[in-house]
Amino acid sequence: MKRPTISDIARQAGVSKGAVSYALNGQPGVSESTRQRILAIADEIGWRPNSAARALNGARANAIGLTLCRPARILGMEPFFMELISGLEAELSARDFALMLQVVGDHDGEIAVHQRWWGEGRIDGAFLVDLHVDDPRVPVMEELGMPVVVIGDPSGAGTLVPVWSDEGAPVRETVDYLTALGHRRIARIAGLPKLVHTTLRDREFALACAGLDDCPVVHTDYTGEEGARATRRLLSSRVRPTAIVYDNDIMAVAGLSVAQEMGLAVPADLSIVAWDDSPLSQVVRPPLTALTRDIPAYGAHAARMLLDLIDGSEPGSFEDRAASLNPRGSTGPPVSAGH
Amino acid sequence: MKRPTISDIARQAGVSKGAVSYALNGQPGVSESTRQRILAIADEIGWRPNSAARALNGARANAIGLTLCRPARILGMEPFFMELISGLEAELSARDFALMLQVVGDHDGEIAVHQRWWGEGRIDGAFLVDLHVDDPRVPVMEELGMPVVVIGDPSGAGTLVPVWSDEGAPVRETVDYLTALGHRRIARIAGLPKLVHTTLRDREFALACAGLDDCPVVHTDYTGEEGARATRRLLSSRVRPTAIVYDNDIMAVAGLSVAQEMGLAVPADLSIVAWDDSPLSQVVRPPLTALTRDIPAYGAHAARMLLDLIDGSEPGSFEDRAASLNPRGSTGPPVSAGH
DNA sequence: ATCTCCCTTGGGAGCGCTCCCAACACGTCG
DNA sequence: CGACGTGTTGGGAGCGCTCCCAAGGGAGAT
Repeated sequence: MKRPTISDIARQAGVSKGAVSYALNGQPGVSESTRQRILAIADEIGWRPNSAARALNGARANAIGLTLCRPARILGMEPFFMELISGLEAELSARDFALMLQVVGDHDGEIAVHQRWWGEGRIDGAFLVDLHVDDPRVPVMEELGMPVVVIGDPSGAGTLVPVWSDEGAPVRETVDYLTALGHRRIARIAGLPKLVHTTLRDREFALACAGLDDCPVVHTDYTGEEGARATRRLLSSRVRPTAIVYDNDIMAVAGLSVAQEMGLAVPADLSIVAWDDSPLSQVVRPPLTALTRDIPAYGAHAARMLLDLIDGSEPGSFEDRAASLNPRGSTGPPVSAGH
Repeated sequence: MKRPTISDIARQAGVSKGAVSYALNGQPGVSESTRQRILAIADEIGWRPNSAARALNGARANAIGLTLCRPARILGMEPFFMELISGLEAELSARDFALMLQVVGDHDGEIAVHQRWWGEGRIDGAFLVDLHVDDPRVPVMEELGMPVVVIGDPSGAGTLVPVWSDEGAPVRETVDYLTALGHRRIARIAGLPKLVHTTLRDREFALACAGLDDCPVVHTDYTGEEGARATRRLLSSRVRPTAIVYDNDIMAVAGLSVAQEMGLAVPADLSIVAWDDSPLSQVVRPPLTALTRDIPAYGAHAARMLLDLIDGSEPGSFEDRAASLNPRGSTGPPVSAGH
């Protein structure tokens, strides 16, 4: 019943523990015939390396940390994280690394978890997501000396290694596309203003809209309710926008409902663009024009980067493919284009 | 730079390693004054227990395993898992347990991961989700002797400890409610037929519909596309249903779009019920009547159960609150009720 | 035949911690 | 005053593994 150890193998094979260790780790120091015999016995009695004993010898923990600090209902609604995790996993599990996950309440909690995991030798590195402006986690991680990959823009990553995708190009592409369709009043319903990528998109949006009539930006918490409320407010204003760009798809869907509720036709009276595509965008009528990104691939890149970093190489930053506009039925020329 | 160990503390405090160990673990064997002195020193030099060394002494790994085997795009779309994980986490992190997550391709992969983690001493227990009919994972887990909590119906859990919620009552409640509204032809667009809870709902649905006209059941893979296709087929049939119950909300939303696309008014021409509520259900027009469940609480119960099991107690099964019907705008009397 | 040299092998220290055991001091009781 | 119990302490084995070191043995060179 007890788990077999290398001593058991050594006894059965009539060799020493040392020889078994070399054989099992593919290291030189044992003859090929002995190696084969040891491997056969190990396999037969179902031996597994005890990760604790390995870790004790200064070896890797073979695990990576990831903490998320958004409330349950928002996490559940955001396909982003689950897709990201799938992508991270694909790469990590191929290298036999595990993912340690913890959902925490705030950044202090997140910092504490990382310090504990790292201090206890449970993880070899970590990912940082949802980068804030002046993020308190960055200096702490820098000081810890732990390998960390920031999934977000280099501007906020300090000396940590960033994996990112350009936020500017998609904004420009979207605004240019809407302008080409004839829109002059484009609004943006954005996410949390504290997040780095929100500020980047905001800035780029303001730049891209220079020369257009009026391009308001409303910040929300990403929930459908706030998206709906912001949409209602925008559509009730004296000069309502003819197009709205949303920072996630749940808000875009909520906005679509609000528009239809208010008797506006989409896209005739209002064009809608969602940032980050998901099955959701394609399931509503009309299907939403969206900024598509391969999120699992993004996660895989981040994971590969972190594993390289742990292996001792000093990778630079990695710029992933930017999101690209995927026009569907929710965008078109405004009916009042030539007013 | 090196991490401080209890030997360092012992040296500084002028006591033995043993005393330090007792002091830090709150065990008897040291005087209160010595304990305080040791604690102060430990805190000062920033000592953290090395989890590997602890685990080596037969102690807990303080980690729980969870594997998911759905493709990335479905995982991303299912709020269920993220909410469940949040709930698990809330309980686990309160007891300083970590969650080890891995996304795998199939049940064989899932079994392999569990065997590895358990064999390597990385986890103290695991959760099993998405129980299949004749699930191959169950006998393997039983044989491993690892503490496992099955998040799903007892009927498929074998000797493992189940945490579950009644699938029958919500089905009956829904069908009764629709019947009371005057519906006689109720359809069900279900999830994967291999899942235990799908079969339970199927059976209960057939029972509850006895005496009604015709109550077809269509099985899908939970995606919006399949939900839309199934809906289109049902609504195109000679005698179309006046109400459809969907097994998740993404399909319900897709179904709503299809209905509106086909010129049917909801709820006048078609009533829609979604199983498992989420912000999504409330964001579309009309908002969807849904079977609401507190998923984070469900996860928390499962976690508490597993921790008890690991602590050696022998808990029975735990029946969580069943989902309850939450009527919104997508259900009403059929216009042709009195035909 | 003797001496190197290198490949193979056994032995064992040590990683940080837990926990058992023996030693010790002190106080109480016969 | 000595025997004993209680509370505190130091010492050290052992968890499973890695890796260094030294010893053994065979082949090739002299």
